[in-house]
Amino acid sequence: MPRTPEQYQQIRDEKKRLIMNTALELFAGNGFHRTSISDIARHAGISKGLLYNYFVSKEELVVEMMKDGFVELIVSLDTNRDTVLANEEMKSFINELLQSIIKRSHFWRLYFAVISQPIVNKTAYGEIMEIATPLFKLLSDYFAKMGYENPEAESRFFAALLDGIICGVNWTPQPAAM
Amino acid sequence: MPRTPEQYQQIRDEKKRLIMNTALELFAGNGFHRTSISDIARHAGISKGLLYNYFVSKEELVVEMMKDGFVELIVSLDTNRDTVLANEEMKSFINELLQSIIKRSHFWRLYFAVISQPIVNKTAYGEIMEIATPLFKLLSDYFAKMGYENPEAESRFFAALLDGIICGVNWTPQPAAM
Amino acid sequence: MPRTPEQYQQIRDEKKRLIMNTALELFAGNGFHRTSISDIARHAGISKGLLYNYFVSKEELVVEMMKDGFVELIVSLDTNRDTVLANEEMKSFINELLQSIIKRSHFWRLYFAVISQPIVNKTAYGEIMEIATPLFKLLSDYFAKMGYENPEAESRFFAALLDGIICGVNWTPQPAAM
Amino acid sequence: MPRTPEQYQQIRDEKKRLIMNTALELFAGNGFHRTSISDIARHAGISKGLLYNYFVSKEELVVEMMKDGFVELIVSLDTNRDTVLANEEMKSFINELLQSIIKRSHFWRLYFAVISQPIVNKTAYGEIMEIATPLFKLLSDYFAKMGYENPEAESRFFAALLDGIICGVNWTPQPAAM
DNA sequence: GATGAATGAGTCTTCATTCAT
DNA sequence: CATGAATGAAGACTCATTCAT
Repeated sequence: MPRTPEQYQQIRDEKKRLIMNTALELFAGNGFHRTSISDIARHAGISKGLLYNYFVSKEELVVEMMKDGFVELIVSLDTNRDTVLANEEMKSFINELLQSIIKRSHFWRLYFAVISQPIVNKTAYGEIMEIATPLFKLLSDYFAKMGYENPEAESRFFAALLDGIICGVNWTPQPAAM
Repeated sequence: MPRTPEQYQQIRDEKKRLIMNTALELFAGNGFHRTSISDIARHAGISKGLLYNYFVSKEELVVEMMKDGFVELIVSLDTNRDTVLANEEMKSFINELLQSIIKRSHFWRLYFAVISQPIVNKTAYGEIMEIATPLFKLLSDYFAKMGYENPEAESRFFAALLDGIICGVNWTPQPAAM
Repeated sequence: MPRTPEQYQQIRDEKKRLIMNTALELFAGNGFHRTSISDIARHAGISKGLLYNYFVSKEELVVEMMKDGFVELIVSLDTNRDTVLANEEMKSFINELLQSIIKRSHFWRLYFAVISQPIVNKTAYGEIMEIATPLFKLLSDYFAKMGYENPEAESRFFAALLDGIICGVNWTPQPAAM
Repeated sequence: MPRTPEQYQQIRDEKKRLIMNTALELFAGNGFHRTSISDIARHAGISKGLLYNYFVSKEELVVEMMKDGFVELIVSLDTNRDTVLANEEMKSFINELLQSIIKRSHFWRLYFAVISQPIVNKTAYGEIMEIATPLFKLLSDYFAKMGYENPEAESRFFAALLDGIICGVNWTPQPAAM
């Protein structure tokens, strides 16, 4: 009498989340290339093989993590799902984004690693961008709607600010991992 | 007729520069971990062995590159070497910094890779920071001198801006390397 | 109403046959080593665990398949079970053999894989040969009985022919599997 | 003072041959899939890494081996390089082929493994066939030229014979490797 | 009987680094 | 100074097999 499909699904879901959380922490802390699959497995308390039962490759793992993170963010952002930011919503949008940046710093560190250095291949990169781009496009659209003379530049300026907030801390020296 | 010691030194210097330039290009384009010593040697038209004649390790190579880049920047920045930025100098400082960011984008990409993800070990990281920190401290000091209420926050804001300018382009999707 | 023991046995037999047929197709098509237990289970529509309920190992599976195939062949060949081929029987023997080669090409492909490349261990190989050898010995004996000067060579010549017929198609290029 | 290019080339040639010979013996004896790169390196007395200095993959290794073997055979066969077999040449052709089969049995065993079971991918298979096919086409052409009613069938018959000679020995049981 | 999550030994492959020449 | 053959440790990934349910 095997487990029911629901039981199996639950096991899978929990284990998948465990792996992703563990990987996120290690990737953010030690860097993608310096974190081996063995490291992740060890920290998650599972075997190497099992990880490949959930993710076909190290690359796919990071892609899943990115997708997952952005989906979660989008859910918390776009309140009325019309993919256009009302003036009113802009406040909560920015607030939410900053909250996310603060609370989910591991995720954002990894995100910047992914887009700064080619750690995944073109296809994987494309998959991630497919999720990330629409999000950031909301910003451009907002500035455009606001009637700024140069919405493109304006949104870049804003992005630069946010961007700088996230990785700007880097300008000041801090202890390196290892 | 054998070469003079000066000639030898010049040859060494040129070769060293060749290696560093080649490495910089490859690191920036393909990422530190995806660029092998063999790649660098091949692109530089030299043998792997010779590279180790100039740099004791891959890590030391990147440290040297960082040091070198910052020294060059500092020379072009701090005109009167008093390590304090006069109000007048601030303009040229920022201008110079932006010029550098534009013209030496490879260098800055690598710099951000180094400080975002732990690609070098603690000691190497420290060596780099020993050079980089004083530079960025100039900014804090300037804002402090300007009498801003919160110089620390102000300089962070400024750094965030610059930082965002450099890597901010990342927010918008772009073709990945490979 | 619980099933009778006979019904259970029948279910077992049918499932066993299903597995063997599936495995045969995959082994012949993709090669023994490139066919995983998972592949077989998936194609047969059962779980990996169940497969091990019927066969103790991948190796034993292939041995069973071979035994099974030869037993079936023998049944159709040696009409009067005297293990000696009458002149009359020789015709039908060869005919039957050729028919088998044509109709059960998967089986023969696997057989040749097994004897050409050591894909199973010594013991398993021995078990297979215990079944296969007597069959081919019938041929030698026949030629001996026929009074050929060199029955050994003669039967080898005959075997070479049959052998060549089976795998001879290989000489001409054909699309590789995958 | 490094070695001259000629010296390096000689080292490479000898080492490459050593690896190929070692690999041929092991592949023929233990099968392609049961022979690991480590096995080959150990038997050749070199490190695993060095093997990859000469062959980009296990697959490419076997492709090279096949190409090499056929080129060697072709050289010894087609005396006047007109790619057509005169009646006179046919004798020496067959003789040479049989000699090769006898003397280079390892090579032929591997060849049959390659064409019987999909051990290399489609591209690699194609590369091998590009070399092998013209050779066997000589036979078909010869039978066609001889005016046989059914040259295609005739050459197949001949091929079957040769084929059977090579792997026909398999019909009689023999000790398996391991 | 039946399931599929879990294991871990084994495989191919990469690459920084060394060293004889 | 210069070369590139050689090493070996480490990493990603596979898969036959086990076992709790």
